[in-house]
Amino acid sequence: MSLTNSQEEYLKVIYLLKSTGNEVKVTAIANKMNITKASVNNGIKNLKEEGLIDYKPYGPIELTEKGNKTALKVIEAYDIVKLFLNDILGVDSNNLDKEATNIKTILSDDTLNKLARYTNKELGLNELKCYNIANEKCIKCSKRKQVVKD
Amino acid sequence: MSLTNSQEEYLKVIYLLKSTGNEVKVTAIANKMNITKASVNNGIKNLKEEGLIDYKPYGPIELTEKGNKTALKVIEAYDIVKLFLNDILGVDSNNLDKEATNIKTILSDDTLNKLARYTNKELGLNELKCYNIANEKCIKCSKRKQVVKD
DNA sequence: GTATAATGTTAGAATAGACTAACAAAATAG
DNA sequence: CTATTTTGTTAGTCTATTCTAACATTATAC
Repeated sequence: MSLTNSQEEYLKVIYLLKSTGNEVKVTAIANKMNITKASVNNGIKNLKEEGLIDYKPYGPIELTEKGNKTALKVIEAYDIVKLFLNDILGVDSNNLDKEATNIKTILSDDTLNKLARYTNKELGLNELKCYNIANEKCIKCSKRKQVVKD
Repeated sequence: MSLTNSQEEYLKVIYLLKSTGNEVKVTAIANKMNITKASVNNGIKNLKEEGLIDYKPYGPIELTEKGNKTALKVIEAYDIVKLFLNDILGVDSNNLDKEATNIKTILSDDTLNKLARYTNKELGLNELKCYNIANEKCIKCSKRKQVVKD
């Protein structure tokens, strides 16, 4: 049931590419993730088997409803961790993405929730999980996330 | 140069077993880590090649000076993350060890430092990285770490 | 509308880390 | 001191994920 970091990243990237309005193709995923097309081809096979994505050979890749929900959860988790690392700790931007990406996969739902509450409280945000969408704007107030400089 | 989570865990466990005063043997490591002796045998090979541990076939396993230093750094990193998860977030004890173990491997030295400073400040500790030793006592004041109950 | 370029797929290899099964060595019990 | 138990090792398998190289398909240029 639970996904590997690699699987989560495929979902995340597919969601993000889709949200630009274009068809999601193998090459675009490969470029975004800095891996080869062959790896993507292999990597997305099990996501299809799990019913998270759907595609025909040579065809565009689509998230299923289940895949879409899962992708949103992944992105939300990523954003919670990233918000903490960035806004609370002031983590260097060279490490930020990689660390948030890897940590989000590790955390249980419970810990993630505690981190979200804590971070929001510390930042004086009145909404839980405010910045949970790919575009870095708050889903409630549309305010763009403020980034702390080193 | 940088170690995998698995390698770090071997070092950590070897250090902890050693600190009980006994010789460190394959079976003890296997039991502690809940893996097979065969896996341990395989896993410690590269640590020897890296000059972190030393042993002869059928003999006890010793940390080299380099291995000892590295083990201490690993334990310190683990304790920093665990302290944050436990004392700041109040993470469930079922998740605590596993999450701290995995997160410590991911974090850069810089992020780890920021996390240590932040946690110590929040907890009103005047020392950086107070609980950095295997026995969960502060290296300066010998006070045992206080554990938050859920 | 065919040649070229771009894109997608397959096969096979590598790494890391675990496993089981079988065997070898050492320690212990009597 | 031999028999049994414990401990350690080896060989081979498995999974996940990446890679390269070769090939197949689709799209584009003219």
